[in-house]
Amino acid sequence: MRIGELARRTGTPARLLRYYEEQGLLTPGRLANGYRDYGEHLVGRVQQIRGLLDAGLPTRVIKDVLPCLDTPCAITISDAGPEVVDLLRQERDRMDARIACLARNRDAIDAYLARVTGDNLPGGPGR
DNA sequence: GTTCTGACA
DNA sequence: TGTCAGGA
Repeated sequence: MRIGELARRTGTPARLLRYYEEQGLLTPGRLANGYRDYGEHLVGRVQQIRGLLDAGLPTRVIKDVLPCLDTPCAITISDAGPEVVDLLRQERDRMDARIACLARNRDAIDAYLARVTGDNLPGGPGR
């Protein structure tokens, strides 16, 4: 499929799909006319990339964490060398810090909401 | 109309 | 990331 379809199916702007390729996160083939040609399995990979990006990992780390270049893997870090393992521990710690930060802000917002509206229900469905 | 590369905010 | 240019 061409970039437009992948963009639609992943909800990712074509601009970003080209950027991911530039960063070595995706390696689509090329059509005779020069257009990028994305395989079906890349739909999942793009979602995988967006998820890691959303978790705060930089593209250079994601590149190391996604050795599975063209397989429909979920998050298989099978052949993670000691180098990558160390990188992942570091990212895991950053995530913990981020989660704690988000939790504090969420609680602050809950407190504010409870004061101004009095109708929110902390600890309700979803938590 | 769709995509491409490069560049700038 | 968004957006524009100038082509194919």
